[in-house]
Amino acid sequence: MTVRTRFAPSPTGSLHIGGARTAIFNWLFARHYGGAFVLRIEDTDRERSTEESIDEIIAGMTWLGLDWDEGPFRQSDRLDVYKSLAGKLIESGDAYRCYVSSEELEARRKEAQERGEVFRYRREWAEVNAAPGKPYAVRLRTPDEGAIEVTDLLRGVVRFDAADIDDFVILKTDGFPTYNFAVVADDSEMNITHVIRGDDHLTNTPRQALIYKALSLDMPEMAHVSMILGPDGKRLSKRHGDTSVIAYRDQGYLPDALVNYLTRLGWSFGDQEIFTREELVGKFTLDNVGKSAAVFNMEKLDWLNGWYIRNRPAGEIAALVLPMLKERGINAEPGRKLEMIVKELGQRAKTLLDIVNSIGYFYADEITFDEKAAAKFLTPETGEALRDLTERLAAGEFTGDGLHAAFEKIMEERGMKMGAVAQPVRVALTGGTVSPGIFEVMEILGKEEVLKRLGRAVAYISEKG
RNA sequence: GGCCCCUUCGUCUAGCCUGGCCCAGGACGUAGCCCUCUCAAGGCUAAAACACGGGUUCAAAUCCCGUAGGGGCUACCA
Repeated sequence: MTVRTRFAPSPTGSLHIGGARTAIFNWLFARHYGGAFVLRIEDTDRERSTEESIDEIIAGMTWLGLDWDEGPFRQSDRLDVYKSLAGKLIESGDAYRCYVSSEELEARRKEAQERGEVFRYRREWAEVNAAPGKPYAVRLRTPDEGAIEVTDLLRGVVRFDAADIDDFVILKTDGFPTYNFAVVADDSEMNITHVIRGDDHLTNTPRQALIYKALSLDMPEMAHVSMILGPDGKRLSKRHGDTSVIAYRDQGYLPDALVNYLTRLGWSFGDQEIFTREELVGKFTLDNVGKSAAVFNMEKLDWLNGWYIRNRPAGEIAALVLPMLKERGINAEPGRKLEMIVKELGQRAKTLLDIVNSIGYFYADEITFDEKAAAKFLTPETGEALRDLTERLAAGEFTGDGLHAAFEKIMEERGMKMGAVAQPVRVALTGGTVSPGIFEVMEILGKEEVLKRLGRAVAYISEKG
């Protein structure tokens, strides 16, 4: 039997970090075994599901490069399936109509709580107020005693007491299925062989096992992966900042870096930290998935993302940076100059945004000097060296060797050290004290621009002095 | 409250199943040094963990029991 996995998000928000990791695990598992990966939208909560969320989830999946073989299916398109399945269960006596309204239940629940008792749904209430035409929910008739055993691929056999499980609702009053029911109906109909999902679903599994049994269906293999936590040890959520995958894209993270990072959160392969997509597919199995929760660590993601930026062809990074520059009104063009810049700035960046934010002086018509930098390095003494350099550069070849030779000459004649020459030049060319290597900067800027900027700095010094 | 899951450096983890090779390895971060025209990158070094308590055993991070802590579920949310 070929492997079939699925990712089944509910469209109540965009694709977030936790969901993405679940999607990645399912995708990797399917790809590793040459199986199929299905995308299914679980939009049975009419209150909270939105079209916008569906679009955002798909955008997130696409950006991460998690392609699906079937779907996206939508549960709201399949209501008749659930309805007829529920009808079958009513007929067989495995389920029954319940006329107790949710308001009524809520009141009883509250009452029980106030008395300090545990609330339990009573089967006898079902028929109370029953009347033809009155709305009803459908509940599964669950066993009152006995054990329900569930086998989890990561945790082994987990036992639950049937007495702890109420006759839960499978079909809501509005005709929509509940999560537990829809999941079973769909996973079985879509021939899902392996369900890989969050830990939070583990205690739902016995309920689903009951539904499988009532429907005489086999349960797929189950694997419950632990959750991702925020720095405070609580389940990762919006409280910890923007956790949507799209936000990471906009902040300049590379999809491969995010996928690499998220996969390593809960999965490992010896001491290896960096994996290509192909390696991930080749090496990913459930054997190496851990079972304890993991804290999302931004610093490590930053490091990984920086690594990816540094090790990707400059052309590729440039293509990603270009639209971000346009957005900010920086008039860059694709080509050698941009690639050289990206190669240098990428060396120092953790995100693409870092590159964008530090690229300004390469494209500015007129740079502004950082006050402190100018005060320290654009002085009458350095002014002479700058003027000297300007002349030499104007006269000589503007090549790597030529540039070095000009610097050497000045250092020699004036008894200056490299740093003493380079820093003023750096301020003159970039406006600040931090930049890529000075020769690289000059090469990127080009002879004309370098001479222009040096001239401006010299003029600035004499004006000031 | 009840039930379920989890517990190795601050964080991600290797090792645990198949006890000895582990006075616990790697990575991020942190600190120091090296390299160096600044900042990075890179190299080297350092500090840093088997939650706790009992057992079993010649020997336990590894097996067993208990405790504590954390997380989850307990909805006509998923």
